[in-house]
Amino acid sequence: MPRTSDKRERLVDAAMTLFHHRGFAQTSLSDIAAQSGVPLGNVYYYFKTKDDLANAVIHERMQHQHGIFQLCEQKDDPKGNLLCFLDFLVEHRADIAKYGCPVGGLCQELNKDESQLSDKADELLNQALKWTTLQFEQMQRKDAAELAQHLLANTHGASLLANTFNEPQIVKQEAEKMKDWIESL
Amino acid sequence: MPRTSDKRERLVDAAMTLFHHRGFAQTSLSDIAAQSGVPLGNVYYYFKTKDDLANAVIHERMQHQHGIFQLCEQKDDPKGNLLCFLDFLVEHRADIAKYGCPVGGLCQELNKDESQLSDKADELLNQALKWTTLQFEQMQRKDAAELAQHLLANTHGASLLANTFNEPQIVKQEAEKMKDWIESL
DNA sequence: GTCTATATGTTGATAGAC
DNA sequence: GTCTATCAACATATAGAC
Repeated sequence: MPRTSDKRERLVDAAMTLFHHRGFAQTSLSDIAAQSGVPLGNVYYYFKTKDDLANAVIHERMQHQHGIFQLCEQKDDPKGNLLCFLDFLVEHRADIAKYGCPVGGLCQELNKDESQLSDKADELLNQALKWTTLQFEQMQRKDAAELAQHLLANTHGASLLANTFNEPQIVKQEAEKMKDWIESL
Repeated sequence: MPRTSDKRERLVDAAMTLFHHRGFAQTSLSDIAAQSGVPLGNVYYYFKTKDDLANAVIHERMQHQHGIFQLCEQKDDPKGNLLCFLDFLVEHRADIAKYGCPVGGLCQELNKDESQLSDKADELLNQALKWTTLQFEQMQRKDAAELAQHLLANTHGASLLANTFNEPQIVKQEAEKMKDWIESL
């Protein structure tokens, strides 16, 4: 038997995708086991409960989102960083229209949960809010927190509309609006 | 036995509240039966399936939302109507922060559903989009649809942030921003 | 029309052989 | 570490007495 196995990674990857596409509550451990090629009973060797697996998914999404923000920081120009983030959303508009924003979706659903998962998911949106606020602060804006809140409100609302009406261009149109807004600051 | 009964109405009311607070998938027919004081087995006399009940809830939300928009039309001034709608959101900011936007929540969740419920829920957001577009059209704006989309994106995103961080003032702050924006048009 | 009892399926989770 | 078999709880939905 191998000392290391990629089963845990495969489980988290499958869960991340399925939670995004179908939602947390609507995804069974059986679905995740099948998608990742791990027998159902073996899932519990890696995760004691479904919530445990969800925590791992949220952690992985944190890492993933952190990587996205790092990619947007290459220029050390805060205004350019924000525009780069909006471009990233536009690039992924097809996915957003089809399945919604993975971060917004998790927060929306887990906010209704009474477990500790709710707070963990909140950290995802908080990470985004902090990064966005930092960019505005580096633009010498005293109202950085307010501006960041406005930007995130718009992008997440745009994702909901795009997903609901299945129209990717809504993400693009709203992103363009926010890019003009940022340029005008 | 009474020819008419309020059981059906009580079931829809209870389902509407529970779907909002806990979500559709996380609410069982047993929960709804208990909350409305109707025995579980009797639910199926009024609704053949859970999806049937969900359809009734969506229809009721359509009526409810229609009533809200009518209340905002009292002045026959389109700009005032839009400001009135934003004031309505601010008034309900505590509920939005606690349970999220009932319309946005339903759309978000049912968008991931493969049944016909998804399309029905979309009509809710579409009703809001149409009304908002009409107001901008009456303001002689050629880009009415675009402006309406921007307004709804912002309010729904603000609801998500307020719900996630449990901060009602986010709804208020963003609504004020959009009121200023509308005044400036 | 109303309600109790129950069928039927799926879920998260466990036991224990290998 | 891995996997099969299975449990117990809960879900939607039905049967049938009243």
